[in-house]
Amino acid sequence: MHPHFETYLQTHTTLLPENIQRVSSMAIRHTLRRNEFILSTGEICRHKVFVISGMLRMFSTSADSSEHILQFAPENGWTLDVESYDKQIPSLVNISAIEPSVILCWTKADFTSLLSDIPQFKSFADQIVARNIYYNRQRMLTMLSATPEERYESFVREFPGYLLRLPLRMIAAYLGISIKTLTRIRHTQLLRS
Amino acid sequence: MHPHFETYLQTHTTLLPENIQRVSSMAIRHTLRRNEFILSTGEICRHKVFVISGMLRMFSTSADSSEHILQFAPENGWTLDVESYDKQIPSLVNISAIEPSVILCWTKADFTSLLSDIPQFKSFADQIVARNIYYNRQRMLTMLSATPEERYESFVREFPGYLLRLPLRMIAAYLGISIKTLTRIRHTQLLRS
DNA sequence: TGAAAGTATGGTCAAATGACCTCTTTTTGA
DNA sequence: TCAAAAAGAGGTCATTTGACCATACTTTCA
Repeated sequence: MHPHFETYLQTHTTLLPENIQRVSSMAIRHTLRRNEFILSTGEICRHKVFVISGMLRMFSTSADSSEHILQFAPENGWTLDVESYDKQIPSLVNISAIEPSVILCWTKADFTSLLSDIPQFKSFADQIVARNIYYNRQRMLTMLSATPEERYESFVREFPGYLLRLPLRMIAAYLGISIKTLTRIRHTQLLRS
Repeated sequence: MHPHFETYLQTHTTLLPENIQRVSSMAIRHTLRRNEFILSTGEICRHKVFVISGMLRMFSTSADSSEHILQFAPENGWTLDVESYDKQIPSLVNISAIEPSVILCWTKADFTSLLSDIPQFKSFADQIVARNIYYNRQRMLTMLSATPEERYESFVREFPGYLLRLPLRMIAAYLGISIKTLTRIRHTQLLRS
């Protein structure tokens, strides 16, 4: 049904082929243009989303129209506003495509039944949630303790490929610094090397 | 066994009395002095911890010996280094008592068996995890988008009682600002009022 | 109870940061 | 393909922030 996703499940889980088929068969495929939104502030998040190709971002916009990025979701990543999805309340964030992307969507009803019917799939989902918790705690610690330059360096170390894919202003919006500061950091690093 | 905790479970869950007893009976009670550690960097986190009274904090210490606070755990709160606990690997953080405190501890083996034997307890635990995820996402958004003054104000709004219980330097260590900046903010707010 | 540790505040100064601006280059999409 | 939009870089300046210091006050605990 969705061969890329089925391969992903084969390599990342020990699900039986029939269960892989079942999960895959309930997904709806969408193609997104650059800058296309799949969730806007005020809407309710109704799907779990898997990224087959491309890149999405979750972000919020301040009163002064500056953007703040909570998450990048590249190929083989998952994304959703979990609070809006869980409680079915209006979302405070946006999710949109940075690159032309292909995604799979499951409705909450479908995904919930998959989780309860397939315990191994549930535990795989729990693993992904756990990884997110670990990652976000580390990110918070970095925000608390590291300088903008250290944050940038750790970002580059952690996501080497993103540097070529993302506009710098989005990296700045993820690190919580101004584009000016990021430019300065990169400038001084160039001089040093 | 631990009446305060049993009351907590009665009011926050729909567990049967026999299950409340079972959960409670597996807890080990500890009394902590001010500044006493229950987890230090490099140790493995072996317990889930419920705070009966007092206040704990989870924090890390930088090379320059400055502290950065990830979480406050007041009475009726839970705390542990979830990554160290899940994987049984050395922790990167410390957990210690800010005030003289009384806590309950469950070993991982005991807690795991409670979760798998009592589905309602598992779903209660999931709720607490979910609340933490929501809260931490909001905190990250605040770190990205708000000024130190706005962060302080939202902290006071969110945890009005903490202002009287916590030294200001810990509030600064939680907000990611210097104590000097926090003092300045408070000073200008005094002048305004 | 009294010495020691911890805490809050404020002065001063240097450094870091962001806002606003322009200019050039690159990318996008009709 | 080409006009329009977006992106990156950098200059300037005002503001914010932190480091370091000293002082006064409070809390702790032996």
